[in-house]
Amino acid sequence: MKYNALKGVEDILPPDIFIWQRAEAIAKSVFSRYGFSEIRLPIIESTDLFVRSIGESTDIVGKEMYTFPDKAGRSITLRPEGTASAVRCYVEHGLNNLPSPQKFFYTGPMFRYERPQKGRQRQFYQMGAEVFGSAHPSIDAEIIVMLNNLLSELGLKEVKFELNSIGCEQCRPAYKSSLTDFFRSKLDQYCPDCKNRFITNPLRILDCKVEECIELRKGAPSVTDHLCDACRTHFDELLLRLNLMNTKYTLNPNLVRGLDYYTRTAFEVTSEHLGAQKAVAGGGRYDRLVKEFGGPETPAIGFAIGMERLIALLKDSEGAAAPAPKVFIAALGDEADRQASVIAEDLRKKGIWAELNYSSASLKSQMRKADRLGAEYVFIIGENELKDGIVQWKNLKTGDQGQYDIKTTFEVLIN
RNA sequence: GUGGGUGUAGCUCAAUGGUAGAGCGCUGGACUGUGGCUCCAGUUGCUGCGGGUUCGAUCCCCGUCAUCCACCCCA
Repeated sequence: MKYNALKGVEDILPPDIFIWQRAEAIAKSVFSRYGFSEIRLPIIESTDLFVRSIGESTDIVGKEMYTFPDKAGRSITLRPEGTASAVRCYVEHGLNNLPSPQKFFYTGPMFRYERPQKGRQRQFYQMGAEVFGSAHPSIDAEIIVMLNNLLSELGLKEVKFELNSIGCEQCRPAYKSSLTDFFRSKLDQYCPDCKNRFITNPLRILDCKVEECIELRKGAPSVTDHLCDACRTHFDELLLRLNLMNTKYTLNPNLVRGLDYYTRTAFEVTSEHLGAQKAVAGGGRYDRLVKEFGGPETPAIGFAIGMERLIALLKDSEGAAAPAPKVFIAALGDEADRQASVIAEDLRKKGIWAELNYSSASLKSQMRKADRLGAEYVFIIGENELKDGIVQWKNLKTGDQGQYDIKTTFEVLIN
């Protein structure tokens, strides 16, 4: 019986895994500089947690969740995103009692039951960051600047940082109704999807890709013109700070985020090199969610990076060099082979990556293997060397060759 | 859930209505103990699966599954 990985899930193996590891290491280093601590969150949660936070009307909740009953009949869901769990964790452990703001990051797989396509799979990895307990625009600015720095430290170029404010519970209802008034007059001329959006989430009509809809919605009221004073001030202060820190962004009044919990600041990082799913990271403020989850009134903001999409971009900008052994030990004959194991062990204890052939073979084929592994040095041990208590060494990059006392083999490697 | 493309060797892909080939890779050799370059030899297939048309299907038809891309939606 031959098994395949399930639809939309994939194995990550060398050489790609080296790009992942590098990206994760850089991200962790950046996060820690900004005072973010890692948290590890469960992959399963109560279904209700996601329904309440993400929103009943969203596609994620409506048709994309991996939901199943556990053995006691509780409804369990494989997390489709990380924020809901982070908020649950914050409230459950009373983290509001620690000095505000609290900053966290997390990484791990998310699950959405969707048709796979380029940049979209059913199990995908996100690296997310969340800040709880500050409504101040300086936090918005900081998290955006951090994301920017992270992406540029990773070596990402040609990404676009789009920014918008979608208002709060004060100003959004009024905006929404002036928007629906605008759409209603010509609703019959919009595409079927947009007619649907009119019911479920009229804001989404603003980023429909159909030509006719783009034409029809010209002159539609813009969120940024309908912000209440508090939201306006918040947004202006954010922009001011981004300018002060030389962070580039593009204002996009049509940027709406799909999840119900977002308020005020919304942003998205996109790339033209990704296919149709071009968002590599997205985030925003969610000032109501903590309270909704039974915590104290706690403003919050966060973002998530889609790791597969990020890696795809890193892959075409630069090939990560696969790590290679420092030394390959070629042995000729049984006794030499035993000695090779001993020497390899000795080197490894000193922190040096040493490889062996693990079976008798001609020197030629052992040399070839060393070369293909990318080893820097080959040590050669045959009967002559054993007799004289030495090893032959050869640097495969330079071709230099020499011999060393068998007891001090590592010395050649230290320089 | 909807639409389109593609399924042949480990990988990338050819081929013809008469039961398959190249390049890469891998193994070995050209030097009885020295890699890379070159040359030589060897190596792998139920041509996704099931059915139909046909004397005969890898090729044509139907179904199915897988995969890719796009829509929807999202990271």
